[in-house]
Amino acid sequence: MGRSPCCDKVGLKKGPWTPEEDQKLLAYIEEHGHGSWRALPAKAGLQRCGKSCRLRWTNYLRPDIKRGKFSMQEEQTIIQLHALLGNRWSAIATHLPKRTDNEIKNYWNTHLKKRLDKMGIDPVTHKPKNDALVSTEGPSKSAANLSHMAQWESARLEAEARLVRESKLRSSSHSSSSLHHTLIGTSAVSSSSSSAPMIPPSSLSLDHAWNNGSSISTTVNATRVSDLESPTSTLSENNAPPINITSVIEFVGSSERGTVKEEGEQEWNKLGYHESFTHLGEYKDGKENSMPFTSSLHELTMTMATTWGSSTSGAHAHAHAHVAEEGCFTNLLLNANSGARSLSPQDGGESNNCHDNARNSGSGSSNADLYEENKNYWNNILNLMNYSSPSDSPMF
DNA sequence: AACTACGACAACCGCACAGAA
DNA sequence: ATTCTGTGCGGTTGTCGTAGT
Repeated sequence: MGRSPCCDKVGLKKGPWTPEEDQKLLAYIEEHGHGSWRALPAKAGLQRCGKSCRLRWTNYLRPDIKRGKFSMQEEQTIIQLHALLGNRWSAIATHLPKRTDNEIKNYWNTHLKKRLDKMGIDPVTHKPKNDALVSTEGPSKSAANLSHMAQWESARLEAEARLVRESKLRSSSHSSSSLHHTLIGTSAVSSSSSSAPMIPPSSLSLDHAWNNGSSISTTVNATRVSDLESPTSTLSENNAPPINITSVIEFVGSSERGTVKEEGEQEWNKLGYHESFTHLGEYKDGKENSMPFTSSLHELTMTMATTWGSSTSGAHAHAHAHVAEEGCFTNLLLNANSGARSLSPQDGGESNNCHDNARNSGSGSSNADLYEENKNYWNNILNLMNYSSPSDSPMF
């Protein structure tokens, strides 16, 4: 049908905004709110299209925007979330309060991407460029499974973002403090509008979660999920398992790498992102790696591949029940239903001892090591998504 | 001093989607 | 059911400042 332009382009100004224009826009929005963006320029006396005004406001003039250099924690957050979500800047931005998706995107393109590139890490796949150790199932499958996982997480993040927006609207007449609360309490569960009880901050780290699924399964129940109807319920659409992951996993915000160091590539290399590689003992100081080298992200992808693979092939509809029945999230993650890469003590055997699952994994100690590395890496990522305690978060 | 190349950031463009009419 | 509008989003381009020659 074709879409009419947002405004008549003739006679409208483009390009950089002048301070006068900014002032006009600010003054108008402060007094009237933005209302319809299309109508705003005329009312505010601006020779701009509504879309331009909206972008200027959301990316630059909004009072709750933090400008300036990105901290190392923020960089880590971006990189790790990018590993999970790809170029879903808005989703990433929901975990970086006061940063806009546009700013994050620009920062990625101009700084982080190049830096990873320099380090010999593919900024797209987050794997070392010369990583020859691809899975026996091939890179495409691992990528597909990572993608699937990312989709799931992305859906969650989008739901959270929606919540934040709704909360903003709701609280526009109240103090802005509630926004912060909602923003940090990103889980749908923690939404003040939800009748579901909030999961209390706890010492249950992913380590714990990984190793003690039984406690996790208790947070999943039909009542809670139904309480969450919107927006998180979108997760149950399409290929995503009908699990509210934010209800399933509790994260703790403590971080041993909380020490803020002077910015710089070398320091940066030693932390977070790099950490997950150095644990494997081969990647040092960001220099060209000389193999054997394996990305823990990649390995986890492979570990999860079987789980997600089975999930996506129909079993995912029952993933919820699966967790509850087996009472061990580790099983969900590590129990490879397809024999070749089974990590269970005995193939097909059910074990409630999740440590055993790792220790006795089919390939011997190397798998256990990888298991640990995977945990570390994903703890890093998942810590960033911690909603329970903003003050504990390394970046907030 | 003039010119060029490059990096950083702001802004634009076009598509997609949801919701209203 | 269809059309239209508003908005979100990701990719791309434009502009400006600065370092290098």
